[in-house]
Amino acid sequence: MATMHDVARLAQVSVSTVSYVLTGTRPISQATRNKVLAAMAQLDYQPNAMARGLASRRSRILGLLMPMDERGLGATETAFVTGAAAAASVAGYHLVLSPVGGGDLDDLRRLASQRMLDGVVLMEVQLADERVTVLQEAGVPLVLIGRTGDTSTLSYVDIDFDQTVREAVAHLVGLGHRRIVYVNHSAATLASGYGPALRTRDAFTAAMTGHGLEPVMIAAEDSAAGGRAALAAAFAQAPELTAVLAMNETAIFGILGELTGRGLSVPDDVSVVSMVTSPQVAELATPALTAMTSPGSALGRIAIEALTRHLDGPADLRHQQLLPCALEIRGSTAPPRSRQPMGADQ
Amino acid sequence: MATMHDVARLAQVSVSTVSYVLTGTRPISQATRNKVLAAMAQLDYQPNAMARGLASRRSRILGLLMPMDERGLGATETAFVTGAAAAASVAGYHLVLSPVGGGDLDDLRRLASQRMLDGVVLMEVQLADERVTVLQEAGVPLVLIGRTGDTSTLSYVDIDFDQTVREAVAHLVGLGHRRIVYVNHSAATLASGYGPALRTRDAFTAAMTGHGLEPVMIAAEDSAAGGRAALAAAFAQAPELTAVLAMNETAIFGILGELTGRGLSVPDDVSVVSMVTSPQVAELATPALTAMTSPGSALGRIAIEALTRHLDGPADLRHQQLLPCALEIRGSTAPPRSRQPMGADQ
DNA sequence: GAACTTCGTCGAAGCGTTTCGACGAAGCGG
DNA sequence: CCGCTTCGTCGAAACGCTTCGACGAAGTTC
Repeated sequence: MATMHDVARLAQVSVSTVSYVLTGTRPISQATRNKVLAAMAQLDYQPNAMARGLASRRSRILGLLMPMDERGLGATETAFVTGAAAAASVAGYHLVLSPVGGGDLDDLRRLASQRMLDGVVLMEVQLADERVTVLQEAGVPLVLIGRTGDTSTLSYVDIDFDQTVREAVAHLVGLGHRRIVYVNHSAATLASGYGPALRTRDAFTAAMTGHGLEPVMIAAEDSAAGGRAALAAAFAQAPELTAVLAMNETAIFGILGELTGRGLSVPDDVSVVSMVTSPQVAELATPALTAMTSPGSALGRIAIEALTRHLDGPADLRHQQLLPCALEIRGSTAPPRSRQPMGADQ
Repeated sequence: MATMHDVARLAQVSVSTVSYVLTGTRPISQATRNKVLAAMAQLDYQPNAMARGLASRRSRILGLLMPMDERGLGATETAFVTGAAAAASVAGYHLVLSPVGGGDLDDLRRLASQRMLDGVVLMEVQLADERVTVLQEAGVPLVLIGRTGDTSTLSYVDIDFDQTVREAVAHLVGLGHRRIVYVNHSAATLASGYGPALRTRDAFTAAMTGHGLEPVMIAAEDSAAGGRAALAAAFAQAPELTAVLAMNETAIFGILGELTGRGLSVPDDVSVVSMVTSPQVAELATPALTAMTSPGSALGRIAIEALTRHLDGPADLRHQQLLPCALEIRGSTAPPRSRQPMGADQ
C-alpha cells in the first residue's frame, strides 16, 4: 500500500505538496500537479482514511441511523436511503447505515463520542426521542427525518402529514364519500409518541371536521390480522362507511382481505386509499391501490444536503422543511355506490 | 473531548499504561487499573476511533455491502442485517451497511483501499461477481452470502436451495399433488447469473424428476403483474396444475390475485408454497402462505462470526456452510381437489 | 525601482493512539 | 545470595495524513 511519502518521493516534491494537490487547500502549479497525479496513478495510491481523519478531525463519513425492526424496510425507506446515499456521494461523503435499535442508547453514545461520524441523520424519530438528546450532548451535527415535539433548535425534514391527509380526504370527499374511516397505526404506537401516527390523527380530525364530516379513527396492529380486526371495528362504529383511508402498509392487506371476505368489492363497495405508500407496494394489491406516495428519495437527499451544508459551511443554520405526499390515483377509489348500510353487521 | 493524555495525567501514569488498560495487551496491576478506570470515568473518556485505527491498522469496522434496489428490503434481508449487527456487536466490531449499487465498482474499490473496513460481507452475490474480484485484489477479508460459481477460495454462507426445494416439493407431493409449477425470478435475472434463481431451477428439476414428475418452470418479472402473467403462462403450459411453488415475493401477490380472479380458491383448487419467505410476508396473504422460511438472522450471524474469526485468529481458514429453509405450513396448501383440468383455459 | 502582495513550495509540528524496547522490582531454583 | 525469568511500568517512535509558518520568486503599485 503506497503512502503519501512514496508519491512525494516519486514526484520529487514534498509531502505537503502532495496533500495540497489532493485537498486543493492551496494553489499548486499545473506542472507540479501533473507530476503528482502521475505518481499517484503509477503507484495506485489511495489515501488512508484513518490518517486523514485523524489529522483533519473529519472522517467524511455520515451516519444514517435507522432502527431496524423485524418488519423490514419498505420501499419508502429504501428510496429514502438511496436518495441519501446519492446525495452524500455527490457531496464527497460516505454514507453508512447503522442499525441501532432503540435499546442501544449506550451504543449510540459510544458511536457518537468516538468521532467517527461527522454528522448523523436520524430516522423514525419519536416525539420525545432520547437519541436526539444523546447526539446533541455528544455534539454531533444532526438532521432528523421526522420531528420531535420541540423542533425549535433542530434541523429536520419530514412529510407534510397535514397537507397529505387533507389531500387524501379531499379526493374521497370529491368522489362523493361522506363516511370515511381512518386506519392508523396501533394504539401502542400512538401511545409511544410516534409523530406520524399522532399528526395524521389530528390532521384527519381537522380535515373531516372541515368538510362537516365526523372523523372516525381506528388503531390497527401492524399485521394483516390487525387490518382485519380494524375493518371489523370500523364497520361496528360506522356501518355505512364507504371509504377507508389507511396509513399502515402491513394492515392494509388485512383490510383488503377482510373486505373480500365480506363479499365487498374494491372500489365499488368500499374505496381504499393508502397513505405514505410506495408505488411498488400499491401495485401489489388487486386492484392497485390509490395512494399518497411519499417523497422518499427527495427526503433523503434534502436531509443529507442540509447536513453537509451545515458541516462545510460554517453557518449555524437550521433547515426545516415539510414535503407532502403525492396523490396517485389507481384502481382502489371510485364514487360510492349508493347501497344499503351494512346494518347489523358483525 | 478528553484524550488519553488527560487520563494519564489524572491517573498519574504514562500514556502507554492507559493504553494497556484499554486493550489488555499487557498485564497491569489491579491498583493501577483502578486508578486509570476512575480517571476515565471522571473525564468521560472515549477513545478516538481514528487515532486508534491509524495506530493499530484496524478500524474495527465491518462492512455489509448490500445492493439497494427500489424494491426495498424484505423481512428476510432485514433479519439478515439484524443478525449480523448483533454478532458484530458481540465480537466488538461496528457494522456499517453500505448501499453500493452494481455500478459503483470504482466506489467499492475506493472504499476497500482506504483501509476503513477491516472486512466485508457481501450480499446478493452473482455467480460471476466482479465485486468479489475487486475486494480480493484490494486484500479485504471477505465473506459472501450466496456463492459465486467458483467457490474454492472463498468463505461463504448460503441457503441450501437444493434441500429447500426438495422439501417444498416433498410437501406438495406428499399432499398428493402431481402437477406442480415453479415460478422463478425473471428471465433477465436468470440470464444475469443470479445464483438462487439458477440453483432452485436445477434443484426443482432434480426433485420433480426424482418423484417421476415433469418439472415446469416459469420465469416471472418481479412485480404483481409479472405474477399474473406467470400464472397465465403456467395454465397454458400445464392446464391441470394443482400447485404452485414460487420464489418471488413480489410476484406471489400477483399470482394470488390472478388465482382469485379466475375463480380458483387457495388452497382448495390450487396450493401455493412460497420459498425463502419471511413469516411476516407469509401472513400478509389471505390465506396465510405455507412457506419455506429463510434462516435470515442465522445467516447474518454466521457470516459475521466467520469474518471475525478470520480477522482475530491468524488462521487462514475458509468457512463454507449451507443452511436450509424451514417448512412452515400455513393455510395455502392442502391436498388437491380432484377436479376437471382447466382445459382450454386462457 | 522600492515596497508590497501573491504564488508555489517546503519543512516540521501535530492529530491521539498502539506498540516496541528497556528497565527496576519481585519471585524463584539451586 | 546469584543469576534468571516474569511482572508492571515508562518513554519514545511510529501510523499516514493535514496544516501552519516561512520563504524565495514573480508580479503590482505608485
